[in-house]
Amino acid sequence: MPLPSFEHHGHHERGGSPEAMQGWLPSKVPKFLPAAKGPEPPPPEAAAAAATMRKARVSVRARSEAAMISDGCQWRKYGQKMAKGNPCPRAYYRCTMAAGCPVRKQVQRCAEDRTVLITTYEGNHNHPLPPAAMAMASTTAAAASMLLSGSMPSADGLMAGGSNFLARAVLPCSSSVATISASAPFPTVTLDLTQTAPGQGASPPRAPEPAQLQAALAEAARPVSLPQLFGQKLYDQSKLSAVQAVAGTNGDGGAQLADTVNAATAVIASDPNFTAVLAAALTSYIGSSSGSGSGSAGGGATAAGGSSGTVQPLVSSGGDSCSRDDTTG
DNA sequence: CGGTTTTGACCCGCGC
DNA sequence: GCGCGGGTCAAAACCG
Repeated sequence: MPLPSFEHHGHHERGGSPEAMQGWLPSKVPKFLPAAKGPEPPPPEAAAAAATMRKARVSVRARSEAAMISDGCQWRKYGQKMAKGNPCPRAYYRCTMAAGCPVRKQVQRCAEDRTVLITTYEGNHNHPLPPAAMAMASTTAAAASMLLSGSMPSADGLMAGGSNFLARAVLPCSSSVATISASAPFPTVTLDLTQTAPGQGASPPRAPEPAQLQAALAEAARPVSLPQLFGQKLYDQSKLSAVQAVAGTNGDGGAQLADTVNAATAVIASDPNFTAVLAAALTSYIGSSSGSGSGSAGGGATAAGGSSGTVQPLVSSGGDSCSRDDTTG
């Protein structure tokens, strides 16, 4: 590989080079300790890819006794900090399944409810996930597409225009609630699976928070263009499925949509661990959609598992079309 | 002996 | 300019 001759970077390399950050997010990926060692640790590609996909973030809230949700991937804790208003510390994990896997995960418990574990995923996996994870992810991919498309009817899809919420979609199953917020520089999908009533009576089967629903309904009246945010460019199968389902909402198409979402929700409710995978899928999905600029075949979505008729946006290693910033001589 | 967790220090953006 | 808060690294400690 073209090893750039370290030309006396000095500490300036660390936080300096403000011009370099103009392209991507400031203080996130391209951060390294002072030039104490490591002249040029990470290749520009990894950084660029990470920066590209960095726009996606998925937060999943589920009840878990364990300190961390096991999604089949290997994670290494690289930090822990105390949240300002939370007695519970926030843990930072990194995917160690692959050498250059930029996926990061934040785990924190709800300040009020210790039983609720908030897991935030960021980035896409550089490597194919386990078959099981793939299957589940693919299943949810459809649901994700629908959420992203935001074309669902007002009854099923609620658009909330809060200060932070750009759009809100509630699954017909009423078991899971997905929120899409765009206030941040990057789209963030939040899945509230804490209210998922397994039907065992552990939690009230009724709506989680009526207040939110009401607010959502109130805002649902105003039309919000969600697709434009993510780039109206969704994945083939997912898009097709979603579009078809939505388009045919009036007719029997609704059934399909409901069915798809139902299945996904069922899976989610069935296994809390799955939430992690779902999050990964969503993250990858959004990241690819938003990251894919003009270009054909942008994006990933490479079939690694071999599922028929399903999309696996989990694996996305492309994105080289983007101009590298390593030049600048 | 290797990998992971723990823990302090550091960096950086932001607000005052 | 300084302080605050969030995020990351990295050396040591720990465990298998």
